[in-house]
Amino acid sequence: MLRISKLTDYGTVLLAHLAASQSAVCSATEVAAATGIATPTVSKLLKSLARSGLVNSTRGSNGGYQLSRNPAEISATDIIDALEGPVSITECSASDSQCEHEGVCSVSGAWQRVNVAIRGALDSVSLSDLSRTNSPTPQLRFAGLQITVESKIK
Amino acid sequence: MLRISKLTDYGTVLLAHLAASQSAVCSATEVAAATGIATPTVSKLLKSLARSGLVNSTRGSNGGYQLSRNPAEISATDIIDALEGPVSITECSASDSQCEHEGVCSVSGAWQRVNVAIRGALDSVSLSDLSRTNSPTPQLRFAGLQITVESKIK
DNA sequence: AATAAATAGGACTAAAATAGTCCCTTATCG
DNA sequence: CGATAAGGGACTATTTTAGTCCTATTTATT
Repeated sequence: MLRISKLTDYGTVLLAHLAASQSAVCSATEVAAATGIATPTVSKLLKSLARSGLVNSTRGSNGGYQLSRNPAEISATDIIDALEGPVSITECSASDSQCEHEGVCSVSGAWQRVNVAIRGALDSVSLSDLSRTNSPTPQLRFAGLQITVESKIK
Repeated sequence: MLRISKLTDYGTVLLAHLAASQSAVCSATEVAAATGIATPTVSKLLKSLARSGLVNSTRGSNGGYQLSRNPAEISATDIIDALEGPVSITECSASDSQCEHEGVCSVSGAWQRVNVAIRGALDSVSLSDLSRTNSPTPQLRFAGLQITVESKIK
């Protein structure tokens, strides 16, 4: 658990494909064929990625999508934010939340800190890291602890 | 997004209450009254926490629940694992998953690394950190980046 | 021994989030 | 003008999450 949604996962695959296509314009149909994800789904995701500015779109015949910036400048946070809204580990860590328990709640502070820690981890991973199959394992230090980082996708 | 479930959130509040009760046995009813969470929900959560070994239960009259170990030795990962199963950021980073795209998938490796990074962040936060309202903000270093950590709960 | 206070386990329902499809509109190229 | 694409949104189905409730079992107390 504590998982990104399937669609976000797909989205990353789509972006990785666009990154690999070296700024050539790709249509949704093309991307669908290349990635094996159903066309309507790809279409939906690319529209949504376009709205949030991660990809640029060209309409009309010969149109399609391309990354709006360098893969190294697109972070995992950007992708998650674009497809599922801002990362926040609990309901009340979202900015618009109104928590009924806020008065009584003794644990809010720390979850917030955890949340930012996770954002930090996600910020430091870029689309180019995500696409590169054998990138070096990043090192994580949290509260003095030394952790080695690894990971797998659907 | 990228959020723990409400129930896990509640579970943390329950555990924090038990931690504050200094090893006294607390009944579900008592905990519900103290935390303001509905009794059936509290009951369900405590049962589940007992099954996963984070709390010990005593049946019969005067029975109830207490932490099975020191709050400093219960990590955020333990809590999440207990209430929503192992942390894994994507479906295929779960051990039992069989991903149809595995052959084609170019991004699996990095998500795995991100996943472990997040686990690391969660591992290093204990129940005592979560209960302490004003604990010092932990420092996170990830891939050379310096991050300050903050957070809020429902 | 009877009673009351608890947990154990699971069935069940309701609500919400997610995933996925489809249709119609708009823009652009040839 | 026709074909090809994206834009936008409605809609449905599925799955997950949240929450309640019932029955059985265990144990202390009187």
